[in-house]
Amino acid sequence: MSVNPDDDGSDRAAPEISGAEHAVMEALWQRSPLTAQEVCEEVCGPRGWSLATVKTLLSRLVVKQAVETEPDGKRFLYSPLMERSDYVGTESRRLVDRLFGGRAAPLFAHLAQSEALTEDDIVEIEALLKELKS
Amino acid sequence: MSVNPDDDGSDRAAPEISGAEHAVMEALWQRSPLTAQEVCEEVCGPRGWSLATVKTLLSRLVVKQAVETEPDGKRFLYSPLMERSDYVGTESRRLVDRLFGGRAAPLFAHLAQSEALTEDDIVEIEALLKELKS
DNA sequence: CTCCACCGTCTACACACGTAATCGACTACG
DNA sequence: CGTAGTCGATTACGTGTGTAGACGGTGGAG
Repeated sequence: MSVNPDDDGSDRAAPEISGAEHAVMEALWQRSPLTAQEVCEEVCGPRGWSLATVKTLLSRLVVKQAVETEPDGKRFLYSPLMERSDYVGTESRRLVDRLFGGRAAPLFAHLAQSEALTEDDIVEIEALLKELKS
Repeated sequence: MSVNPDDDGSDRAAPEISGAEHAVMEALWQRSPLTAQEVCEEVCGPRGWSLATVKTLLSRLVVKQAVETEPDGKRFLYSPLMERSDYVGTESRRLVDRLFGGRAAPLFAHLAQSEALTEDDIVEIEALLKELKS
């Protein structure tokens, strides 16, 4: 890893992924590598995009070093470079920081109050809590 | 309430508040009504903004109907029109939907794994859980 | 060998955002 | 009564984003 001498060592703080780009990332996180065509098959329908749009988003993501390309004959295969868990992590943290002063409990309280918690959620969380305490 | 005949009745799905605008909203949620000057005193320092910037943000928020103005002599007093809890709610929901398929448990699991949960958080959440089950 | 289909790249363009200077009105001080 | 300061409104401008068409190369069908 880190074979690339261009890498300036600054641990480039997770490139910012925009909303539309995120949809593309999700497709790649689900299955990869994919061609632009295949990504489009995943996301163009739901979002009403054209293939051209997906191509643009993919290039932007390549520039941001969020996905990498691998030549396959005359076309490219795209794979995520960023881990989904990293993305999810920074996004969650950002929200908790901005809205709940960095504390997770108020977020939880809010979800509870707004009835965003299902029975299953509660059971699952209880299990997690038990595990945390061990 | 709802004195305004311009109101078309469509329950305008919570105006989108941008990052910079959010900082202004926080100031107003903390204390209101405030003059532009006062808002600036709250946020200009930390964010390195000029008064002009705050004024722009306030106008935009007024247009978005996220804050309202009340004349006070020659200037305006600004107050939030949107409830903070509503904002927090939609933002949280948006995140949970986008990143965790709408389920709160995975979010919680993620926070737990990434050590974003303090001892206090855990205790608090346990208490909340107990309350939920009653 | 030619030509078409398809690929990635380049270019485009409107709108949102962050950030701020400038302007016209008004008030308060001198 | 004029002038300086202050206020909101208007205008500005670079960048990011959503969305997509146009362009140039090339491999495969005929």
